[in-house]
Amino acid sequence: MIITIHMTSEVPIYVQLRNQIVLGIGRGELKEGEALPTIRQLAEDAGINLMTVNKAYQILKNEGFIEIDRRHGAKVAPQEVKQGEFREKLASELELLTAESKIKGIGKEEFLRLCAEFFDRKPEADDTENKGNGGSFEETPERLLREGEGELCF
Amino acid sequence: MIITIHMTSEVPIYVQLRNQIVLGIGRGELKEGEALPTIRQLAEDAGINLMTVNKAYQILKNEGFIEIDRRHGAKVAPQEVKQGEFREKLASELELLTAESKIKGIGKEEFLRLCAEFFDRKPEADDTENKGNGGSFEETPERLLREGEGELCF
Amino acid sequence: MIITIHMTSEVPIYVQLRNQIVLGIGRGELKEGEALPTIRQLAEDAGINLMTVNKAYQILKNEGFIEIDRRHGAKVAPQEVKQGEFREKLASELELLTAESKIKGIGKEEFLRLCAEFFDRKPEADDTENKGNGGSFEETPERLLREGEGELCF
Amino acid sequence: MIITIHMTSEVPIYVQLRNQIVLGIGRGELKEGEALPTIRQLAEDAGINLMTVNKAYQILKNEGFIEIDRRHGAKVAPQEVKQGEFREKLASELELLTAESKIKGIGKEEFLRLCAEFFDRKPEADDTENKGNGGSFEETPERLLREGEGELCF
DNA sequence: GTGGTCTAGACCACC
DNA sequence: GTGGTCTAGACCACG
Repeated sequence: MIITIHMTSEVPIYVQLRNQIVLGIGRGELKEGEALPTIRQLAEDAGINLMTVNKAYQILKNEGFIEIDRRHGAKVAPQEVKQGEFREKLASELELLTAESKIKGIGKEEFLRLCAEFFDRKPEADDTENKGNGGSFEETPERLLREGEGELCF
Repeated sequence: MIITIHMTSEVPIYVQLRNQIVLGIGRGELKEGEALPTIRQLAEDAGINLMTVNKAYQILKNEGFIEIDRRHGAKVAPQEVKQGEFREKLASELELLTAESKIKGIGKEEFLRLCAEFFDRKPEADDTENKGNGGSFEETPERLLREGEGELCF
Repeated sequence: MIITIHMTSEVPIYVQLRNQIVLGIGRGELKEGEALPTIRQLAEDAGINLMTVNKAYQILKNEGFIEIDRRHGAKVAPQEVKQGEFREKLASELELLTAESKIKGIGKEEFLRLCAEFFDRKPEADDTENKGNGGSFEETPERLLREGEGELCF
Repeated sequence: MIITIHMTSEVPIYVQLRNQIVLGIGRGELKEGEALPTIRQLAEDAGINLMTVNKAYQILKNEGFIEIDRRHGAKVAPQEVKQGEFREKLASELELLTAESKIKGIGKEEFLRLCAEFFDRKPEADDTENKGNGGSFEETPERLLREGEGELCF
């Protein structure tokens, strides 16, 4: 999957990292049990601080998205249904988004259609890149590190 | 309407303020053209600094939610349809929320139902509170109702 | 001519007033020697404070755009060439505007074309309104005061 | 580049700051990607408050002139062509300036010539000042040069 | 009276 | 180290 970091964004790097990994899991690019890069690896490739990556991973772990094993590194957690605190967060964020949308003139239908689109979006089968290996991180030795502002492939 | 400020929250006070006012407008509690408290008023009532309130108001102004009149303070802006940058923000936030929901086992139907609920939520005719006066802000001299950690009524 | 005041604008009302009158003179809608409304009249019609109008008029007088006679009120000044401080102001403002334009990718040609357009803009002969009288203010008793946000005709 | 702050001017300090930096970029003294002083640095050197500098930087960021990186401070933004709202502002300001010029007896030719001069003004190769070092900001340890009322070099 | 600006100093989040 | 946030109090511009 591809991770893009905007160094000048006002959203903290560790949050960007966390969000992009969540998106990757949600899109199915990162599958259950699949290994993530090591903290050290990711930090080096993305040119960001080790502590920053660590923070993102810790958050992902606390949120139940990944599991961290000292021996085998981090991997995508099995999708147990720990919806605990998430529902509250989801509700409050949706409340705000719907309020803003109503004020800005975006109707219920359009809003729902937009949501549905995101839900129906299939993980575009990226066979071109991951063809042959199971998508496991360790088995793709050459990782592309694009230049510019921190775009990173793994 | 009621504004609740959590002093210990990690989300900045001016963001909380901004969000609550947006929610108030979205719910219809604050109607188009209705006057908001002056920044001094709100700052004093909420027990927060003038600059903090000012920042929230400036953001709301820049986002097109309110207008600030040098003579009479702030009022809810007419709902022009400046959806410009909002759509991008909406899409990116929805993409993240749907991804998280999918992982957490919240299905499309439930998600859409939740959204629909927020959209259909009628501005509960708040006659209980403002019964008797026209709901005008100026006519309710004692609208301060602080409790605990910054709950505030106006 | 038409004067539009935006009460919620961040530019002070007296500056808006001053600018619009300057524009009117520049466009030829207000001709040399033509009378302006009395301060009291204008303040009442526009629904703004008398002091505000007075301030605008004083500035226009100091800048040499109008003359104020206690007996006959204000009228457009003869266009003597008191370019004194104006050239400095013009230069500094143009310096800033050209800098911003260069950065924003607006080229010299386009910039000059824009300036030329404003210079060539003819005072659209508004015979429909001023037909018959010399454009003098006192002779047009019925002044149109449009509603809304302070649009005003004289 | 040199920044001059007039403490007694009626134009707010943060606006002066913003304008001077825009001028610096426009003149080519501040090049794309070049680092600006940190807000603390600039505040201390100029003898003004941190919040004031911060406000100027935030405005420059919102206008797309600079980017702020949490790690390395502010730098001149790549010149994307976000001309969006700028064209409106430019038109209205030019309309006013041309009107004033016409009244003051400054003709179209002179006005255009003035504009052209500003556009053609080359970034005078400032070797005299930075001779020896690469012009890098970090390499000039003592760049403070305050005089009189806030003239400042960096 | 309103909002706008500025100060001096503090604490925190991020990296 | 950086920028982001907040405070308490002051002064000014505007209307």
